[in-house]
Amino acid sequence: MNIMLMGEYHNNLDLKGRVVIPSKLREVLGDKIVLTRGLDNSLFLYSVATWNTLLKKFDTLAFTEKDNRNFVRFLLSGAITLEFDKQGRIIIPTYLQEFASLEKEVVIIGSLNRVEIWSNKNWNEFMKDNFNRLSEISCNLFNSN
Amino acid sequence: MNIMLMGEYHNNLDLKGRVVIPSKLREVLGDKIVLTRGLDNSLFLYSVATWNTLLKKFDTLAFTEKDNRNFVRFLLSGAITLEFDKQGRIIIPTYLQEFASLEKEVVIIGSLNRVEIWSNKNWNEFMKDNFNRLSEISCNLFNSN
DNA sequence: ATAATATTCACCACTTTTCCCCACTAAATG
DNA sequence: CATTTAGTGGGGAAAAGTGGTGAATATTAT
Repeated sequence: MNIMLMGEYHNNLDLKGRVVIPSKLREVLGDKIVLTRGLDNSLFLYSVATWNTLLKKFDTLAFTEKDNRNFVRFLLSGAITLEFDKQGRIIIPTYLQEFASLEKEVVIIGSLNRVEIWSNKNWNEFMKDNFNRLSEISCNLFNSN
Repeated sequence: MNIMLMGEYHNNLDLKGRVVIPSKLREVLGDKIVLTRGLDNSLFLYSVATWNTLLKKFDTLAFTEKDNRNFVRFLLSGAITLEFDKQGRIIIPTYLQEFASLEKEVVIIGSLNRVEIWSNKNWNEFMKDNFNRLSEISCNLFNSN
């Protein structure tokens, strides 16, 4: 296990579409990153290294499978490579802001090998909808040793 | 069994979100620790070693599976690695304070391989609600060898 | 093609938060 | 009673985050 992204952060998207990616996540991600449409109405942010290994995996998928083809299309069409500005911010293009319904307050979470960017509203709903079931699952994990 | 955490302690959360973790628990936990959302509205505190063994269990999960994705997201977004300051305190991020409804007085308990942090109110309620039932359970435990 | 307008991006200034340190009090130890 | 250890609180330097300005680039209109 080489990459470990964790934590929940609440930052602001400014009028120019910029957000600070928390420094603790930046340290892990490195300078060059890839932002793309994610699942569950969020945006996914990968280090280039992780992104490249993902690409390799996609390469092995059978393109005759319609689902695979669509999934890869989904992920790649929205993807852009970015760098941080001097203050540790990235600029989120309008089409991705709209995709994730981002408003001023956004939630940035670490999730193993990627960072996810959520609108505050969607994140709260996600937690509300899934909390009970997920705590049950984690209950098993925590207790079985 | 290598880790054995025990005891109940009542400490204060100060205005900066800091709590002292009792020194007896610190000795067992080691320097580097992981704090995360726990069960029953409490927070769980693990040594990195213990945390890593937990992580190994779901590192292999595929992110295309919705359940896996949600679960990893839930667990890791709540987690943060911490170190103690010179006085043996940790800083609890706002979102975790809110999660556990922490107010000034918090209850810190050792529970086998983890430390749990409770709000005083929730802890008292938990004890009140469960005491009778628990005495029955433990009765069985003590007798069966 | 040139001027006018808009967009992008690097940089600067400010505010807020975090973190490290010190000082004090309370409790435990000998 | 003196000395050490644990816990509490706060000040201040440094880092992180926020918002804006203006130059450079691109876009559009004339």
